[in-house]
Amino acid sequence: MIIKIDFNSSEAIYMQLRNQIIMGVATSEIHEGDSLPSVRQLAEEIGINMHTVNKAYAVLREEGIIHLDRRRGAVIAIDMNKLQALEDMKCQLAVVLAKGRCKNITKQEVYALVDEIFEEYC
Amino acid sequence: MIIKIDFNSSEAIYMQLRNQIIMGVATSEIHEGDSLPSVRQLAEEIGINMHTVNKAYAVLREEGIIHLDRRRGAVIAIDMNKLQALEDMKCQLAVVLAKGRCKNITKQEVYALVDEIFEEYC
DNA sequence: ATTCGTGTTATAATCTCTATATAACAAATA
DNA sequence: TATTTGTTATATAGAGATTATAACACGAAT
Repeated sequence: MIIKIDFNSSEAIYMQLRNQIIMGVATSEIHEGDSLPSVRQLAEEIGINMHTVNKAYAVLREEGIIHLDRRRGAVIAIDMNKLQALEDMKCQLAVVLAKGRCKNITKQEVYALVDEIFEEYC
Repeated sequence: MIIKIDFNSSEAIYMQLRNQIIMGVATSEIHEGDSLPSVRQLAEEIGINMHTVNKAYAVLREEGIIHLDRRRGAVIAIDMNKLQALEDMKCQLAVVLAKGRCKNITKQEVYALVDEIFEEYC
């Protein structure tokens, strides 16, 4: 899995990393049970500090996406709290869709975007 | 329109303000052509600094939601670049849906959330 | 037993972002 | 003229982000 960081982005590096790992899981590039590189290894690979990777992993653990094991490192292990996940998603969707609504984006157009995105989930 | 700021949130005040104004436009609480309170007035009302409101307004202008007029203050005026808006939305949706996918949220469940949100747009 | 690789924690320095506080300016309005 | 717009400029304080070292505890491998 290839991680690509935009150092000119206003988005924090650890959040870019978190997002790409989540998208990697969603698109089946990484699977449950797979180990992520160690914090030191990934930091070296990307060319950033170990603590930045550590923070990304901490967020992912907090969100129930990975499990940190001293033996195996960071392992993809989905902790399922679907109700919570749905609630979180609704709050985030509300803001994203509201902006679209201001630009006259219709429900059908949103559906189309959702379809496009879901088609990339093999 | 009632603005509610959570001072304990990790989300910046100016972004909370921006989000609520966008949601106000989306739900037709505010309409195109309406004037928002002046930066000083709204700052006073909420109990925050003038510059914080100014930053929220600057973001909204940058996003093509309001037009800043020296005579009338901040006026809701949608600058339509729908292609850009669709592209922006797809990027944001991709991250939100990816996390949901990790939690096994189906496309049908996303549709349902979208429907719920759109029903609040009278 | 020693060595090595895990995550974890601590401390500190630096930088950017956030938010506040004053203050002033130019343009439009009353 | 006096007031109200947005706008800009500084300065300060605090929080967050990133980097840099360093050390610790645990498990695995030699």
